[in-house]
Amino acid sequence: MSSETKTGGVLRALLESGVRITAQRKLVASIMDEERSHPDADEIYRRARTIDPRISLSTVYRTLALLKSAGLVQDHRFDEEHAHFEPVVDKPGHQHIICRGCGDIMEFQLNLDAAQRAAVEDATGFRFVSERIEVMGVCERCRNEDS
Amino acid sequence: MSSETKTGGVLRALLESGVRITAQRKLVASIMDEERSHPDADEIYRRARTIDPRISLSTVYRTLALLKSAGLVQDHRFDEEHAHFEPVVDKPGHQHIICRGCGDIMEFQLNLDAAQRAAVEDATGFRFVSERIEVMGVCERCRNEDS
DNA sequence: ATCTTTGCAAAAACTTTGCACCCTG
DNA sequence: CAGGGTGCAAAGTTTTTGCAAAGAT
Repeated sequence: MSSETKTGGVLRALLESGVRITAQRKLVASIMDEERSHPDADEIYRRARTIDPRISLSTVYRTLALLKSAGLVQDHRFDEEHAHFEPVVDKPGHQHIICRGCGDIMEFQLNLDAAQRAAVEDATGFRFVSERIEVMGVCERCRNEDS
Repeated sequence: MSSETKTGGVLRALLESGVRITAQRKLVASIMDEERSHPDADEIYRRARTIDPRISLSTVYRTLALLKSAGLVQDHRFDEEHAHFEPVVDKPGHQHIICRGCGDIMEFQLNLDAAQRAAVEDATGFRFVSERIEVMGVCERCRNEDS
């Protein structure tokens, strides 16, 4: 079910998780549910403030940590100095492509195939657990704008 | 020669690059040349101090930035809060696998194949530029130790 | 009522910067 | 000797933590 619903369930899962429910936690969870972009903590904080101007950045961080340990959100560093957050997507092979021009992030699905996994295991002696593929690219808009 | 020498050329390339040569820059470059691990700035700093106890952490950062902009070293965040550095390896498809148990990092070579690149372009509308593949795994030692 | 969560401010971790002095070229 | 590089300390970023007040169950 809900095969095209991206998630929409961070808030619902939070409510069902048994943790104490507060307005701030519901707010952060609902922001994550609306997310199509991959906001960083400060962006989530700014969005939250438009609804509850008294929420603090610490609470945003604490709630994101809570949601993360509950497996409801993930963070990514994208080789930058700060983290970006997104709701956990149940689809396997959920990867990211980042535009070199404008930094826009888009998602796509891809996994290494069995032969590639085996090659990694053979080459390293490690057991393969999971992969994260981060692609650098150029989005259509940037392709048309510069050069 | 040096088919297993990873790079060895950071210092040499630095000397040939035309920038001002200082003892500190040579030291940091030579540390990067000896690297088999993927040290963070503090680890590089600590190694440098064993040779020149008066070198400063700022200089290590400044030199790493210099080497990076010269294309001689790369940094990676590995989804942690701080950067790890390594000499640039000219081999394409130079990727990393990180042990879930001990954090050990190993390298392997892999690129997405043409069909996978095309699939990414089709799905996103972005032009493919490059990929970074980060694999989570379990190294042999950790596999034997726990569980 | 109790025990957790919040907000604030301070600290911590990592990295960058200002400035006077030093060294390379 | 001139101009850039270094060391030190201070400031900047991003994230975490201590504590008293506020809130949830």
